[in-house]
Amino acid sequence: MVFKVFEKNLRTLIAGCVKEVTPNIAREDALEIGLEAPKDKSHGDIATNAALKLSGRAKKAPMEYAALLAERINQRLTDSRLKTEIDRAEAKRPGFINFWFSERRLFETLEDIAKKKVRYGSLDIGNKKKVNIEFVSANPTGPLTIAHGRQAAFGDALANILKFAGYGVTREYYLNDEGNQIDLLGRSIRARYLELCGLDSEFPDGGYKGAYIAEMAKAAKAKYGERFVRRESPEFFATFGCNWMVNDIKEDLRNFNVTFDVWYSQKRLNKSGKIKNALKFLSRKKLLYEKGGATWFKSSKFGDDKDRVVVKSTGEYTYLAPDVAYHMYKFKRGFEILIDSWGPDHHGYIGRIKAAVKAFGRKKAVLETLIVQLSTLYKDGKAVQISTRAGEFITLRDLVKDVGRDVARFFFLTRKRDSHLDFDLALAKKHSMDNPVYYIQYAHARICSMLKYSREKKKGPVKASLHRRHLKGQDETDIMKLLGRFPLVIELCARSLEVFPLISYLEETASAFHSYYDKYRIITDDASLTEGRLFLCLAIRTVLANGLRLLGVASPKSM
RNA sequence: GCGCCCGUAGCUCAAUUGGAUAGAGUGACUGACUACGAAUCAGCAGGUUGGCCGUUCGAAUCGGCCCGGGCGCGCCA
Repeated sequence: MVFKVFEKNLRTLIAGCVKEVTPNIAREDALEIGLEAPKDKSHGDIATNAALKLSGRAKKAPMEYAALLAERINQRLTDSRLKTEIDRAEAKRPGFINFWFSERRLFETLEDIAKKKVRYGSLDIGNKKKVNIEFVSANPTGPLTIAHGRQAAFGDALANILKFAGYGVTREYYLNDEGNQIDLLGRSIRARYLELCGLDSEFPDGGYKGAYIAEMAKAAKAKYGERFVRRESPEFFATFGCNWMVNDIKEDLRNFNVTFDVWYSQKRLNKSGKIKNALKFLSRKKLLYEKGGATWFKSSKFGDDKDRVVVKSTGEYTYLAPDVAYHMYKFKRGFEILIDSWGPDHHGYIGRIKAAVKAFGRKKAVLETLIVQLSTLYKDGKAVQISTRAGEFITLRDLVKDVGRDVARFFFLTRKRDSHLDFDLALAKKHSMDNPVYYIQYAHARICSMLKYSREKKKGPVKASLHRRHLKGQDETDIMKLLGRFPLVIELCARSLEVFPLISYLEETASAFHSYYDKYRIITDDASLTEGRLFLCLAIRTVLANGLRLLGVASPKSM
């Protein structure tokens, strides 16, 4: 990356100067210094804490050492290849050395954006490493709720970002299509089905009570009549219900602009013998033992609190068994990095699954378990209680119908994944015009609108070009620096596996545009001035569009 | 009891992962449409970062102990 090379050169330059000024400090140590973009504009465009870090070993006061270093850096800068990128260095209390970008470098950012367009901001830090990101993975026993909505919005956006950062990303949904919950689903539907046929039925203990169960029963009756009345047919209803729900979930996700590359069925995993094989593997490594009729996995040997049961005394697998197999085969499928995005109810589960992955003994295996917190829906100022089994929840479908896909997706991403999200429905609807997503989209639409206006006025294609003399003002310079930060924001998101930094960045960029637009008239009779300012605005539009695309939110030309 | 997350402006949240004077949105207040979209902009106000020690050039961030809140701790999934 351009920036990476720049950063490396800068480090080398600083390290060289450190060595010259203080020969007792090794080059390698001097390379370990920090580089960062200061918050305060008056502190330059990039800063290093080198003097602060090394002043102790230089046996000088931090500020004094910083001044000494800055002086040397300025001398060396003239014959460095960085001289076209950096104007000057300056020491500032308590001992930072600040650098100012050259004009030329800033204009290069604009040219870069114009050239790369939809690719601007993309990186190669992923080295095409294969990443598997598993998210949502809701049990097909009920419709997707708003909690799943947040999972979906987050996972999908993160996957977009990782791909943009150069990783080879596969989105995966683990389909829990067998086991107790699916059986219960089948029995719940069957009970409703029998009721429809005018027969007595006992609703299963803890069964699913939502209206969708009755709906499925009705559909089953419409399609198959009463032929399943006599036979004990839980399997039929389990399969019927599961297929129905999977289709339902897929449709909801499609409407939410989320698609998965792989739907991994637990039933298939089981049938293929992979669970058995995984257990055999652990057994061979002497990591399994019998106790009380059950089979235990020595997860405590790999950092878990205690050992875990993988096969119950009844002979059935616990949830952990297929999951161990599943993760093992994800690695076998060639993924180097696995990301599991889970709800907070899986918190206690992290230890055992990480233990399992360690037990595989793959050195390069990386498992990241991300907990995406719940969203509480507030309706009329009160939290809506959620219980899938009791049939009390707000579905993702209803939410999207209510506030729209873009607002819903964006809203879910406005908090860090760890933070609890309060989703006030009434407020989201009532103030939908004040929603930050509109703020960003509006900036994009405004730029599109300007282009249209200019096209109509000129009765011809719009020219936008880099007229440097018109883009030298402080406001333009600030915007260019902001746009130049976009790739770094992507990098930050990719490294921290967060989406949130991108949201704040886009808000900041939209704000910068709105401000600029209000302060200056873009389209005037001065042709070159107009072209220059349009060039800048187009660059802003590109960045906004790229950012919104990664979030899975539309960038409308008009609103 | 053990483990994890959290506590920042009236409210909801940030803070480039240890940086410089802790920032946005929202609410309140003041102002800006006969020119490119007012879904906007400009301004004003708001703080002992729950508390106390410690680590160091430097702490909202790291460590320890309290206070307060949330979640998880099954041969459930």
